[in-house]
Amino acid sequence: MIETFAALAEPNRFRIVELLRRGPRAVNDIGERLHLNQPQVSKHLRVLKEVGLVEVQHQAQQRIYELRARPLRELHDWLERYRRIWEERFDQLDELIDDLSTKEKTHDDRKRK
Amino acid sequence: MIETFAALAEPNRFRIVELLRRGPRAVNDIGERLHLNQPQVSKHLRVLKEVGLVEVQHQAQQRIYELRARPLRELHDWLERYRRIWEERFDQLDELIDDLSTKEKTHDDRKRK
DNA sequence: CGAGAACATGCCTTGACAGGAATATACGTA
DNA sequence: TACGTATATTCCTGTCAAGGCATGTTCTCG
Repeated sequence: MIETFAALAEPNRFRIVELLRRGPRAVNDIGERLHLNQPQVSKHLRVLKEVGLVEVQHQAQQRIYELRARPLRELHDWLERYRRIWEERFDQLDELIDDLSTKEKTHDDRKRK
Repeated sequence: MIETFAALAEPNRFRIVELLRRGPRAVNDIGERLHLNQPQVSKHLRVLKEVGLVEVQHQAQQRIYELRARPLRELHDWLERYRRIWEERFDQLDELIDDLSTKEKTHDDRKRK
């Protein structure tokens, strides 16, 4: 989980993932589209592969990289446990908080700041 | 988005978020439960706050930190765009890949570049 | 007003990691 | 087999961020 976050936290890696969402691509192809030089792409793909976000298939001298489901699904499952939180209407939540703080404050009214 | 990933990629920060899922907590409280010293907790909370993952409410000298919805919802929305991918049965996907590579290989009969 | 509690911030050191350049490796083909 | 293409790996360097420690700040209460 943390590994997945770390992998996606790097901007260029994130862009690669976004690109691969539209389908499998070869290394050079990725490099050209994202204006990255080849070694960088290979390195980033390595990291992505280590956390299972992509997988390779050899095709002649080319390596076709493709997104894989597992880490994304794990991410989704993890996020589900927070659904209760991220589904709240936030203005409503804001009110609640304001409520709480003012309530606390007026509750012990000794002197104003 | 990337900021959120970066924030969650740090192990102790991740633990803090997991803890806060069960409800708001004060700084010292968090430190004790996670065996972190106070400055660390404060620093991590700062990062989490900067990306909007938590919000504070003052309560006497205490600072109560609480998870917020927005980044989590953004994460969810982002992930939705990958649903097509992470919902696939993966053994099925494996077959597809094997299929493709052999197929490409057998009728790739072009001569020049 | 002074002290203590609960946090925040600053400085320093160290480790991890991204980028660049050069080089190594795998594969297909003439 | 030799060579070109596509990709991987290595080495180096600079940057940035986490941890530890010390100190600053805010708030409350006697």
